[in-house]
Amino acid sequence: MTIRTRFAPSPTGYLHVGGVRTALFSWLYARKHGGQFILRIEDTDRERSTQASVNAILEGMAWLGLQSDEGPFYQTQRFDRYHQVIEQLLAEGKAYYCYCSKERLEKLRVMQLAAKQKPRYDEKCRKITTSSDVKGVIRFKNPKVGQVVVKDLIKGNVIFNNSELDDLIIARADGTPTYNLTVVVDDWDMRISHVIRGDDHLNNTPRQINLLQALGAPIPQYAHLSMINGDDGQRLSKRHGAVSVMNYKEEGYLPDALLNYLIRLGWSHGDQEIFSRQEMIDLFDLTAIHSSPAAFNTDKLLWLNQHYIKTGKPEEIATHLQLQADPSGPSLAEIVKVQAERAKTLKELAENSHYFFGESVEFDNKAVRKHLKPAIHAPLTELCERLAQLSDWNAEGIHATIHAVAEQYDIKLGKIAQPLRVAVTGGAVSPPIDVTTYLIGQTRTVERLKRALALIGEKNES
RNA sequence: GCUCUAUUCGUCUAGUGGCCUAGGACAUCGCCCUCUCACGGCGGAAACAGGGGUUCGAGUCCCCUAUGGAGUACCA
Repeated sequence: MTIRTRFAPSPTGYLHVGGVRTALFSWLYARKHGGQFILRIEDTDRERSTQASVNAILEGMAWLGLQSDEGPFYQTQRFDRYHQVIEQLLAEGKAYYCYCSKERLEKLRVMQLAAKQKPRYDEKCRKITTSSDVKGVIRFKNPKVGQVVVKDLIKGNVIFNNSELDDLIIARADGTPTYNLTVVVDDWDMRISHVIRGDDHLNNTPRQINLLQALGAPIPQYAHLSMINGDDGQRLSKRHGAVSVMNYKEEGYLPDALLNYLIRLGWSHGDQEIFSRQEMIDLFDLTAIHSSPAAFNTDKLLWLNQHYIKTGKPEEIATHLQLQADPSGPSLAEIVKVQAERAKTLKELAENSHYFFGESVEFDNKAVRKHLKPAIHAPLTELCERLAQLSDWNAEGIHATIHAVAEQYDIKLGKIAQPLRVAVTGGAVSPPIDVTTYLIGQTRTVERLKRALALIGEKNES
């Protein structure tokens, strides 16, 4: 049997991390077994579906590199097929028109709730012989007795009594089909072998199985993933920061880091934390998935992100960097190389690297006050002159020069390195000073040193 | 309310009846390295939700309670 999985989001909002995780697991399962991964947009709710959301989903999937083998399919383009199935159900007496008003249904619901019962349709219209020219919804005749066993690959056997289920609506009064009908038809038509989705759908599964059986369609395998909660254990929402995957891109996360983080949420392979894409594909297994919900922890994501920034090819990482390079300055790859270990995100890396470019630096007052004191004026002047005359501009030469000046004035390395750092970067933090100075370049270094010296001079006079 | 589902350090998890004095990772704390910030190295603190069973033996199996999550729509 060929493995066919699908990711079927409804375009009513952005693609969020929970959705990405189900997409990842489905994608992985198909890849691992040499099967197909299908993308299907469930847009039957025309009121709430938007093109912007469709774009966000497509964009997110592309950014993460979760390519589909088939699709995207749009349910709104398959209405003819759904109507055909609904007609068949009607003709076979497996579905019926219902003319109950929303008011009556609401009243019924309130009464049942008051009687501490589960709200459900009372089948009033089930026996009425109908004519399709009166406007009404169409309901599926759910079996009244027996039980449905959902053989879930993650949760195990989950048993539902048919007496708990009611006759669900498969077509609205305006004739459009509803979710439970469309998924069933699509999963059948698209020959989906494994339905991997969030466990918010677990309760729908027995209804879908009944529908599938009424249609004589095969029952796919099911795997329901637990939900992802926020840091506080509560349901993930806007409160928890980034909700859309594209926010993660903007915040400077690498796709591989996000995916690696997500795969370890509810799934594990012993104590292994780092997984390359190929390892994910090779080692992934539905049976190793945890059935309990997990809390999203940004700190760990940050750690993984830095890991990927540090270990990735600098040239590759540089392509994700949003920083304006200057032809007269170092390459972005060189900057990634020296900054990787002091940045958890690409955004942070870029923000801390402006001093490698441009004509002037922005001085951090606190750093200036602490390190650019009158006493350092003489050594720094000496250093400036020597650096200006350095014929071979490289880190080693710069390093030796700084040491020589420190020795000459009998001061500790830090006493000269920090003032130099503030002079060339504007602040007290940067990669090793020799490397930093090297990358900034001789001309700029000397210019900036002169300006810093002038600054000390002014302070001296005032 | 009802139905379904879950519960190991703060967080993600290992664990499938004796290997558990419960392991790893993130975060946290201390020390080392050091020109800054980091990275890195070493070390510490930190958990089987509670109660009953079953068993020679339970984190692991069963039941109850508590707590969390999901569903209960002419949403998906």
